[in-house]
Amino acid sequence: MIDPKFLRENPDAVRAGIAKKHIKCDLDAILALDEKRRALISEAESLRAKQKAANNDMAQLPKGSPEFIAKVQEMKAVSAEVKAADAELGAIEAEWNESMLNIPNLPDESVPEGRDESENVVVREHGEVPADADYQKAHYDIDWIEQILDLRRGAKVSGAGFPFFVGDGAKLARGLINFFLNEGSDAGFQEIGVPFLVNAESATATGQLPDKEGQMYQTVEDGLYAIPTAEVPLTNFFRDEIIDEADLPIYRCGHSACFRREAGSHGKEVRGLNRVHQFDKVELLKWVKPETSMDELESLREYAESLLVKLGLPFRTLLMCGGDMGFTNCKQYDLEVYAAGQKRWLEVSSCSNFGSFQARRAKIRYRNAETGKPEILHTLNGSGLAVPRVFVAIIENGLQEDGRIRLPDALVPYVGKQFIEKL
RNA sequence: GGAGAGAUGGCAGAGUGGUCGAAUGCGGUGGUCUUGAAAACCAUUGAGCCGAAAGGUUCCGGGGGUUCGAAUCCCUCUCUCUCCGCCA
Repeated sequence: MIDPKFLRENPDAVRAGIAKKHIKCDLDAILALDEKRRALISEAESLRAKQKAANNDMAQLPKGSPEFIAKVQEMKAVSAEVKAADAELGAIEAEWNESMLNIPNLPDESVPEGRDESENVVVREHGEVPADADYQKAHYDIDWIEQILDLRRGAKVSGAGFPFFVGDGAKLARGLINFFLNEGSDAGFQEIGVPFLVNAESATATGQLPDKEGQMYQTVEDGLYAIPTAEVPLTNFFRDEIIDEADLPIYRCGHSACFRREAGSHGKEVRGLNRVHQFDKVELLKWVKPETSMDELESLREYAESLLVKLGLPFRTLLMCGGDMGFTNCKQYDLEVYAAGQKRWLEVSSCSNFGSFQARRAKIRYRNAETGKPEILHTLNGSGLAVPRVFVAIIENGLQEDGRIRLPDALVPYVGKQFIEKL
């Protein structure tokens, strides 16, 4: 949620920010609602002040006295007015609140203009894109792929997009999770095990609701949401809390399965492991002081990049343009790894600064040591990294002329071998 | 799943219809004293919203109700604890 005061005082700046993101949003209606809301608050509060004053007087009157009885009669009318005012205010406030939740975060000045992905800016390229060769194959075209990755049976058991990892494939997937978690810990991100189901409050705080309603799986009996990313439980860890300034910044990481309905996604870009309904990911989280968040975003991006460097995978980093970035962030980098078989770039990490947007929704504050007052902090997160597409890149880039798949050296201790080959 | 108990400020813990945002203790902060520290003593110490400010108002797990008035009474939900059952 953006700062309501900022909106009130700088509606044009907000309008410009929303336009940069190419999102439609009726600000005038929200501003009118806000004005009405504030007028109603004053009205309701002065009525209540009257009631309270009368209440104090009555406390001193003898219970059955004529003055007391007269006062009760008089206050009955005020009581009715207070109830009416509260009801009206409650309705307006709910409407205003819902509208506020539908205003996206505003992009930072440094975010490039642009409508869609074609206007993202490549800010870094690393590693050699492998030269074309006859033996290169998309992972789903390798004839023995079912030995390590069984999509067919996944579809039977759960549905399309729920892969089975088998044998060395399972070891590689788990090896990646362990590699990412260990690297995260070494880099100062405290490891956290997270719940995979969350309640609506949590999903709202991080911005999945109401924006992405329908993209999450939901349980029937309890109305819980299957998390689309560990970002949700990790960020909500400190919901409604005030953190000591001395404890900032806080760095954490956590692995989870991520569940995404991907309603509306079809076509060849979703083949194989490219886009699935359930996948593993290690997520990185930062809680920081506002003035440091842009620097923290750069170091977060550099850390995520360092994982791909260690895995020896060619990648590029994109600074997302206004129109292609998420609803909740003010600046976002995407890391894309090159998959030699499909000859295309696959997004394996998204590193975002949310500014105060999530923290305001989640009421995560820190106590300013100088003023002693609570202030909204800033949150950031980034994938470090998503497993399946890294898995794809390792398979496709590691596939050799002899048909064996050479694993990155960094993973050999995790998988226990250098090559995966047809049995 | 069944039975019972409970949920109050950073923590502990009073308050069971009316000047209660809430006693008291601990903790925190500032001060006095001291060469310094400790102890003792004094003061201070929750959050949100509206307001330029003065000030006002809300919040005693969440929601609803009764009442002129609710931390206090009623309903409901959630969570915690104890016991029983079941179970990875």
